[in-house]
Amino acid sequence: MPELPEVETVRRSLEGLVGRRVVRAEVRSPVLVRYPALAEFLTRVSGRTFTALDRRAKYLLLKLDSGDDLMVHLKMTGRLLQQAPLDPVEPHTHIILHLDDGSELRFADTRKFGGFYLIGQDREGAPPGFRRLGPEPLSEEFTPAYLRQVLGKRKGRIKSLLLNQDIIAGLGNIYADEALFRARIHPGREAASLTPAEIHHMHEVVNQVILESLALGGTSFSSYVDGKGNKGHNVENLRVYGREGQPCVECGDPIARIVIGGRSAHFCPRCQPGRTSRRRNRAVGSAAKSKRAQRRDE
DNA sequence: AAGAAGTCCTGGGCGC
DNA sequence: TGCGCCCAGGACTTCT
Repeated sequence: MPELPEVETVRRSLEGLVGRRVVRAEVRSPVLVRYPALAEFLTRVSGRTFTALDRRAKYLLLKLDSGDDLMVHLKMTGRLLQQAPLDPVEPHTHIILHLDDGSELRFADTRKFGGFYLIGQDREGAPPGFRRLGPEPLSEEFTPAYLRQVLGKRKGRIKSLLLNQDIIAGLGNIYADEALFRARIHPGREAASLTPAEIHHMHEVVNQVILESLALGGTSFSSYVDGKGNKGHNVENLRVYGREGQPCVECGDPIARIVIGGRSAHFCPRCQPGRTSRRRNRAVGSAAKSKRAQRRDE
């Protein structure tokens, strides 16, 4: 699941694209060209040269000499790879940009959640959330004071708010869980209940988990690889995500998983104690399954 | 306004 | 062995 560190790693691995010209765009799955319409997309991309590679939150911005940005979101399973024509084309390859040095920039995405947007200076056609993105971890705007201000009165659960891109841009499920573990904060806590000290700690560990993952080339949990096909090594660094039932690295108790806001939240019940109201924290397992079965029967 | 829930998508895992 | 259901989750839309 590419989050900020993974997308930044892809960006760095593709910097060789700068100066390359798109000779031809081959779109096998038109739906993945999210904006503009396919014909216009092809016209505006063909013949253009990449001038820089940028990133905003989880969006990759491939800048073109026309002034347009080719915006790519990998979502869950997207991969952007620069490969030689003879390299085997992996399954689920939906878009191929043929470049002037003979190489190909290929976009593959098993679940087709990701996509391309070609955006002009006016930003028309950009996804609605793009304009609302909040500050990123490691940025100057991301400060303890900012977090206090933005979380101070929110009734939502801290886990959900960490995933809200309007509040912090670039965090996803993995790093939200990892940061909460390090801050020793239960994912189901109401944001407004966090003390100033806890928010300060939260700020510090958010930066920490992102920085550590960047140093390791990101987390290759399922399908993520960088632009050269290399996996990241941050999986070994994960303390709670994907470790349900395994012993906590701090206390040895089993890591638990609950659902918050429709997303799994991994945490250590002993190291991250919370006012675990059973009403709010729906356990994953037989109870949830029987509830689903009940819904089906109705 | 804000929070919660539903939606898209499909390979892999699991139960029967 | 094989069928079919469930699950993963980023960010959107819809409902409350």
